[in-house]
Amino acid sequence: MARILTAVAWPYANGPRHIGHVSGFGVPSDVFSRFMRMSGHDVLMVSGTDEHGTPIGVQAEREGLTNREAADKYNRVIVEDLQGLGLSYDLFTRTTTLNHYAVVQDLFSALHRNGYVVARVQMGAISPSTGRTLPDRYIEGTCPICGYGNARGDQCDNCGNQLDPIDLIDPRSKINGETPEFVETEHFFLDLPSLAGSLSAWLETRTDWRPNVLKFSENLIAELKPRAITRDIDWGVPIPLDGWRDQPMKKLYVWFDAVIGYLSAAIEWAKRSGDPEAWRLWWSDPEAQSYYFMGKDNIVFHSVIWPGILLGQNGQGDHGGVPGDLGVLNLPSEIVSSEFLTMSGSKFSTSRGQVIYVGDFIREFGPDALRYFIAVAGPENTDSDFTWEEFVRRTNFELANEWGNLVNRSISLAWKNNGGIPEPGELADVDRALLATAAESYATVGALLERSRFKQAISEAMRLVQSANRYLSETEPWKLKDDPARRDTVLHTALQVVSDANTLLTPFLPHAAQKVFEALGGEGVWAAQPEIRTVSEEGGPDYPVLMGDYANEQAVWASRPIVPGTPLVKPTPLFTKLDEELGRTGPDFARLDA
RNA sequence: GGCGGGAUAGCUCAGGUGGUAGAGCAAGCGGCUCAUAAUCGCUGUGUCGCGGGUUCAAGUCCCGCUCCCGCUACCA
Repeated sequence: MARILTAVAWPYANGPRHIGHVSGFGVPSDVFSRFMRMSGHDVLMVSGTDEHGTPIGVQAEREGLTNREAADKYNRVIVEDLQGLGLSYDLFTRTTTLNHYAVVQDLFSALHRNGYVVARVQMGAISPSTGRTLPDRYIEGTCPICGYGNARGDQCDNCGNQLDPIDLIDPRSKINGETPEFVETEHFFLDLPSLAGSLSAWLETRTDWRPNVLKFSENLIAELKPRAITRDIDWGVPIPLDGWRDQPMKKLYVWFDAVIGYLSAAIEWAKRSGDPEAWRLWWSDPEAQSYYFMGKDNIVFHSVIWPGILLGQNGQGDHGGVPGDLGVLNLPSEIVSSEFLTMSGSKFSTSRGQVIYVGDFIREFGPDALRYFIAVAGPENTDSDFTWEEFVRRTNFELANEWGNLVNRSISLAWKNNGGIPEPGELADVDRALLATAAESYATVGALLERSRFKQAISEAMRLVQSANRYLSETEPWKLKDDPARRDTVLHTALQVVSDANTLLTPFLPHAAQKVFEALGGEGVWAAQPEIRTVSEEGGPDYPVLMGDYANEQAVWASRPIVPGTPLVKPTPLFTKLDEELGRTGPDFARLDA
């Protein structure tokens, strides 16, 4: 048994999340965690909503809300979406908790004490009316190179050159149109160059990482520069230093606080679990493994910057130092990054309405159809495309026909002939062969899941489903009226393999797996689901979190012998088939341009 | 510009450490009828982006080129 931290990227709470988001961090991390739990490992899966920063404020203003109200609103929407998808977080929290603030300040203080945080004056754009930092991407103006009128502050979309916003002609704020002011402002910087040496040395030990992640990270380290970790903004974690703490317009930069969430969420989980020190089992024990799941745009934060922060707080960079109050903390073991999901060939775009929200999707089609699609056709190694036509095909032909119908036909036969799970007689070669295939699948599929090869893993599991369908065609139990002993053996074998296939599919399709488990006469929780619980902190408001009692689920990554005599009832279809018209038109909430 | 990824049957894609190209879908034929008109079997097709090179042998390694995509850090 091993301890495994599943650290899942934190969705940003400035709106509902679309299926591209959950295809990157959500479904893969859950499949992985469920598999690891079933294999007997001690998994801690944490995440939360990322709620600070300028875009929250922009969204809040658009809706006439305060920052806090906007964060509350989208935190809840996202919590409900992820719960609906069945993502089995041990804790899904948020960055606006007192606990998170305390942990972030703790790490900042340790970095500061050890000399990895330095103050510097820089030239930055601020909004004159609010005094807030105006990020480059919220500034537009005329490109000084090509004269294009709508160049962004960081890059000109017309000539492609990278720009400095201060060079723009007639710069203006995209938020409210005012002219940004460029002022000297003092900020803290994370001294990444002084951590580059230890980062390099550490990366050299990551030999099993995907070459592209490793290469990408090594290249970044070669040209690391100090990176700002504070901003002129009133919405964020206060800087825990005298002279800074009380400045209303100085806060820690959102990326810095968000990435610390993996740690703060583990600590919050420990408090809520009743043993406040329990988080150390995943963070302080060098034997514990940590797997970080994210989209490819986030690799740099997890392979370089977050490890840099940890090394600095551990006192393991060029400046040395001593570990912070939390002690020496583990660096990431694995980075599991996904590529991007596109929608009918284009990028998802909220502003152009080219988007499919998770909530809409699962209300209409249920969680497992989406989970299946993402697992089997998601952007695992390369960008992949979502089309309604492909979704309908996968759902109808693969989920409903191959798997759902296998369950249905097997249980139907046994129910009609025996009213329950039949007693097997002597096995024939064909029976043994199928059972052997099923038995071998645990190792095959498991090895793939351990390496986060989800596509291949679910394809292998579905191969067993196909074998079972073939087996029924070959043995034709419906023709064995005159040989009930043989028929019972065949049906028993078929049901056993249905049970095995269901176990193999449980990490991918936990909701359907629970139904199949029950249809085979099982009682109680097979695959546990996350619950929304309302919690609070001393001195703080109530907020919703996702938690779950996963230790009590019965699902185990091993063949579970079915029990002859267990009564069965007439089965109902496992998956509803979709109207093929849907493939051409899309659903009402995401019509293909009609 | 820099870095990275992709380019394989009509379509969607697999093809760690080199050895005469695979799967699913779509199409055709046949079997079966237990099951959500479900299922099972059989039948094709490929200059593996282009041009060189290494090798007995390259989709698989090296060099160059073309096209597509992503990242490029003060975005979250």
